[in-house]
Amino acid sequence: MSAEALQTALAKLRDAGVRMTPQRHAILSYLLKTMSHPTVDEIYKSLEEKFPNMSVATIYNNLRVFKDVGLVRELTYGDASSRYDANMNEHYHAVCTNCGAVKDFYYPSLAQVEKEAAKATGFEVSSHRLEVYGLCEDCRIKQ
Amino acid sequence: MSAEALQTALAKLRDAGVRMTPQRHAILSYLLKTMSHPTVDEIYKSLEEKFPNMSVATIYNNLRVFKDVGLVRELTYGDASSRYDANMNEHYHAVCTNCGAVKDFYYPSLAQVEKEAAKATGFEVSSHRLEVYGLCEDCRIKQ
DNA sequence: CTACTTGCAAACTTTTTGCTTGCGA
DNA sequence: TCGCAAGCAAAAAGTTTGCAAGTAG
Repeated sequence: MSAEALQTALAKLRDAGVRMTPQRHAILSYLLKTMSHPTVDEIYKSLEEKFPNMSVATIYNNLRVFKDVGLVRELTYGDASSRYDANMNEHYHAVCTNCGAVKDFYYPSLAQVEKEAAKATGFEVSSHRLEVYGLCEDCRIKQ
Repeated sequence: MSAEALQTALAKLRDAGVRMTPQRHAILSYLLKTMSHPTVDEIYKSLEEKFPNMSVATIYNNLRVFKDVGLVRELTYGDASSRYDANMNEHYHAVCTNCGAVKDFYYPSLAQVEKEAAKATGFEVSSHRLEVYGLCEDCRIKQ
């Protein structure tokens, strides 16, 4: 499944006229492979063995490219750095308030919320974000 | 209502053993008065007439105090600075993707989501956050 | 009185930018 | 070849910290 997802993603980039490079390929495939919604720093550390000279700017640049093409979503949390999620199916996140881990979960779509919110606020609503916060299994055990 | 809310808040701070200062009072009452979920910079600009020497550090310090005592909530969004919300009733936010404005809306509690998420992820869930994104009325007209 | 607050500036973190060199198509 | 991409370092932007001086209780 991951292999197919990579092919689809590569096709999407090609169609958008985005040039492929080893670094770009590595970042993308790492994102698709992991389920951990890594930060820029985690990506950087994971790939520095293969690309000792790669700079963080390259990672940021590529993440923006992926975001523009619609291959990844940026998750932002107050204190910490952004995390990047290459799972583009509609889903939600459970965020650990202790260690920052992010885990996906699925739930029936909340389209009705968007409608209600639009009515209540006068906004033209186009998307929504739902997250639950708490302790992940690891942190629960350790505490 | 705002006046009572201020009294309640002051009492809460007193009970927590927090000393009152003119700056602290001004920041708190500004937060309770406004509905606009201001950023630190907005608070700073609003109060610089009354407190020409007040530094942003003072605002950050006080916001942390208020947060610790449970008087305000910090809202964080990727690109921009944090916003601070002194409405502690359970409610949700509509965020303008163009100008960053944040408007409250109410919706039946999503307690069920927390349960489902806990079951699906193994997290011990303690809270959730729901936001809708789109264009606010002003930005809709201008575009 | 004295511990908590303020004000100020410097430090820190994360992300962006400018510019030169390199490389994919 | 030609322009996009990478690497690097410096700059932004937001937030935090350390310390001296002031003040609430």
